[in-house]
Amino acid sequence: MASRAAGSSAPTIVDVAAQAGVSIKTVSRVLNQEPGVQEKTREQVLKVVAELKYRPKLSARSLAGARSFLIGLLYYDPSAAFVAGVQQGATLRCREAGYHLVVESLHNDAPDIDSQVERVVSALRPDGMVLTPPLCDNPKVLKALRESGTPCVLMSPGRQAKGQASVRMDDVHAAEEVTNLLISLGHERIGFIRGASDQAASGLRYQGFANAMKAHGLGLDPELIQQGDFTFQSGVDGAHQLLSRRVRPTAVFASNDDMALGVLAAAQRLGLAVPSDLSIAGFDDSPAASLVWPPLTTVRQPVDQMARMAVEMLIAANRSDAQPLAESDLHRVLPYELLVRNSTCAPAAKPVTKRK
Amino acid sequence: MASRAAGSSAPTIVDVAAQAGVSIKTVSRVLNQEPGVQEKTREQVLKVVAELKYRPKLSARSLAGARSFLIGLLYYDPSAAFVAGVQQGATLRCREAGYHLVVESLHNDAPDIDSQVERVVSALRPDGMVLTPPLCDNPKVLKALRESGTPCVLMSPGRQAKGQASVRMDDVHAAEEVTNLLISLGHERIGFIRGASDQAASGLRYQGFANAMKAHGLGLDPELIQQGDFTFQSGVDGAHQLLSRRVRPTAVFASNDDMALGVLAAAQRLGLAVPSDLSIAGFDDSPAASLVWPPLTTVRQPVDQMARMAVEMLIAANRSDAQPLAESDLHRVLPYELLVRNSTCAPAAKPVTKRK
DNA sequence: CTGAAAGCGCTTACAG
DNA sequence: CTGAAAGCGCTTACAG
Repeated sequence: MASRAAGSSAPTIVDVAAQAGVSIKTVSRVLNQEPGVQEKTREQVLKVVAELKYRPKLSARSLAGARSFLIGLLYYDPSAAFVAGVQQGATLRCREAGYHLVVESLHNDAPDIDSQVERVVSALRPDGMVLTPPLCDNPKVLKALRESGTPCVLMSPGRQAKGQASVRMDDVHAAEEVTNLLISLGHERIGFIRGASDQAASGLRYQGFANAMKAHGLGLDPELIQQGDFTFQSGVDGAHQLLSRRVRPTAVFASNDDMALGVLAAAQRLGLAVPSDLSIAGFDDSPAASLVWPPLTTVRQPVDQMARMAVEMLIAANRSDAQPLAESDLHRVLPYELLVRNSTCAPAAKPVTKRK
Repeated sequence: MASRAAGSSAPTIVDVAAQAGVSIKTVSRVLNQEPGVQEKTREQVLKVVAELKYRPKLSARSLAGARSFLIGLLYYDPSAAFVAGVQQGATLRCREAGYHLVVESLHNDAPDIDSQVERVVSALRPDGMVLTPPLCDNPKVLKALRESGTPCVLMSPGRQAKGQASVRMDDVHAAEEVTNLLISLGHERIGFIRGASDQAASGLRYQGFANAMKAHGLGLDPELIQQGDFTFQSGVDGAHQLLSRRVRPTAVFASNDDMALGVLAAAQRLGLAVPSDLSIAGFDDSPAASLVWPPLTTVRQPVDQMARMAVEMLIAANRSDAQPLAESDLHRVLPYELLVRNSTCAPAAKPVTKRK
């Protein structure tokens, strides 16, 4: 591996000050966009900065000042796509603001997770932390962060704690819309597969489904509701249950795409044509959702926008003139997107009771 | 958002030294595991460190010393799964060694990508950088990094530059093994879909395919070789070409899973049963590969192990007593894993020429 | 509008 | 085996 650059080391604030004929304090003012610098002086400093390609060193700023210009992202990977999306939004927003994103992958069930968090925080002193599920619902993690005084924004947390900033999408409404779509296509017997019972989104999505069904006077047949756990296999299992009913559903709405793909696989093995014999809808817009035939009707979560918003909130709160946010501004809800693709259509025959 | 913790600030090295009745230099020695500290003194210091929950502040260590304890990860996201895998391996290894991972998502085609890199490096002064494709093959990125003197490890680079550390898997051999598997099942007419022509892996995988075919005296029929670009759609297109041949292949080997999924979708639309009418093999073990029916036979890249190794090399090179690596130790090749699943089987009939 | 001084919390030479 | 001093490169009060 190449050894470290030898020769003249990088320019410091002292070099810039000397070259520009001002004090280092003035250079600091210009760089931090503080008021009270004569326009002419400012320009002169900026010119020298450009000439020397001067870049302030983060460690020095961090040690001397109150900010580290570091935002932390804590995650425990359920879905690669989710993490990648979060990161995309977060790193871009960080760069725009001169911050940097430090990521740490933690195991949600680690017995010493609180000390792991504490360790990271006291070494890095990040200006804020973004937490993703399920870590954002882990009391030990939240406690460790609270004790360290690190500002946090939770992404799609289960419960919305008072005073705790969060960013989410409207799961209930999105699930309602998916259900409405199926109903509008003519489906009446709609199977539903719930997500993992310990995850907040599961309840919310079921709620949306139930709302829409009731609103159309369709009622909730317990026979058509299966408990899943967000895995492909639980989708397969749920589908086998639903499709063995005396009166089969003409559509199945799974609480996420992995389970919807399980339903699709099960239907194909049973020789059912999708969507003509069975419509299928998912949730998440996972990469695989568009890599199967037929591509899945699903809901796209604005994951990168949510992350961008989370970072935005942390940076804003970090400014010296920041005002504490009102409770109503602490919880942001971002718009989702309904993606209608080829896995859903009107039921082949009238949705009457018949056996195949 | 919660305000910063007030009250007594975190303990510093001075507090530990005072409490332990030694100088700060001794505390520093113990913490950095430097030699020349009496065992009794060491224990005493460690005891106080634990009592006070003292954690050295990264910015201070970084400013005073030669190391920043930061490793950078530069990526331009082609595949979420790849990035997630890299990160998993990298963050875990970093944590074990007391380092932290800073990630930056860059656009490979950005005209100012060199200055973006330069900016990140001069602010952070990371002790090393991990580069993933295609950034690891971007001359502007490599040049900026070289000029800054930042040690780099490239993951799966296209060309293996002399003196430039890299980590990869053996694409050629893996593709050979996949092809051998198909041949051993009885396939003779095997279609191949190449990856994007500007990516190094494409050529390597084709090479492996060609090697195996020739080794078995099967030759390379240009009619059975399609150019793809690693996208689902190019897999669909390639499949349509291959399956419209007068004499259809009985198996298709696609250079990655996304294309293999395209082949699967195309086959299903044409009414072909997979694998009995057509065997399909992919490459990458993408999440979707096991979320379809039938699940894909594919190759798992040891992405997280590769990232772990890359970080390992950077950390090792960063030690004060580090020796420059010999050329042969600069390039690591990690073992892959062949995953034989249900998308491949023996051809239904003898692989004779027939029309369906 | 501008600057001289002190200090952030460590590590690096250098002594003993 | 241990320590006193200097210094890393910035920002923070405080003056003028």
